[in-house]
Amino acid sequence: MMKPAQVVMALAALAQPTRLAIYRLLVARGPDGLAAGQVAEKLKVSPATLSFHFKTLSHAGLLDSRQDGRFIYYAANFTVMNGMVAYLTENCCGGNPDACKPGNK
Amino acid sequence: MMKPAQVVMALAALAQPTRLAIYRLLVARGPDGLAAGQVAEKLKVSPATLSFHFKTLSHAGLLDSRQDGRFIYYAANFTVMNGMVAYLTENCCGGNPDACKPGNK
DNA sequence: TCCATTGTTAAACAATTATTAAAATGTCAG
DNA sequence: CTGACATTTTAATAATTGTTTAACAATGGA
Repeated sequence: MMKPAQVVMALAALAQPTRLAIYRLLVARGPDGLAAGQVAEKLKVSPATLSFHFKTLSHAGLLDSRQDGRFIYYAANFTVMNGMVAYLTENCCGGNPDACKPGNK
Repeated sequence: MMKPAQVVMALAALAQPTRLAIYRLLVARGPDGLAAGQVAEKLKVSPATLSFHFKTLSHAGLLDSRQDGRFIYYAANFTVMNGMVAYLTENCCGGNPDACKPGNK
């Protein structure tokens, strides 16, 4: 189970347009990830800004990174996001989760 | 489908300890919700601070409210959170979502 | 109507955050 | 070793955010 502070950190990391776009791009990419420069090119973000955001996302546990030569590959780590969602819906509706599912007004 | 700005707003609304606690309390409570004062008492938050956070959460679409006499009841609205989660996992792993599910390192 | 209760709003301040530019680190090819 | 490339770090600035206090509505019982 995640601690509240971890969940807040993950939510805060995603609550910024550039970082949300970075994360989504890497979610779509899957486990192989993308090099920092490829992300910068796709999203038109300056290297320094991107590095700052990578650090925020990594520190929140949302990204993994590995070095390959001169490149650093970043990939989404789904564990934290799954934990975040679980935390939010925990004990939903006092144990009667029907009311929380998609498809009810 | 939610727009990125809506998702960012919802994430930002939840990315704060007090608001996360408010939201979780109301998620657990379910559709009936709780009066503002009951939330204040449970979470030991001053009325003004609570009102500020209610506004942020409501503006993000995460809470519904209804007035009943002198009381205002707030309840979690699950539509936005479900949309938020859907947005985050959309096109996960390039259409091979096995890698995103809970239970993989 | 009067008054206590419930909740919101406004103003002010401290603290945090995003971005840029510049300098620094690390890595490989020749 | 040297030079070019990929990314990070630092420092500085502008903008946003959370909390408090005090004052302000709105509701309903006596």
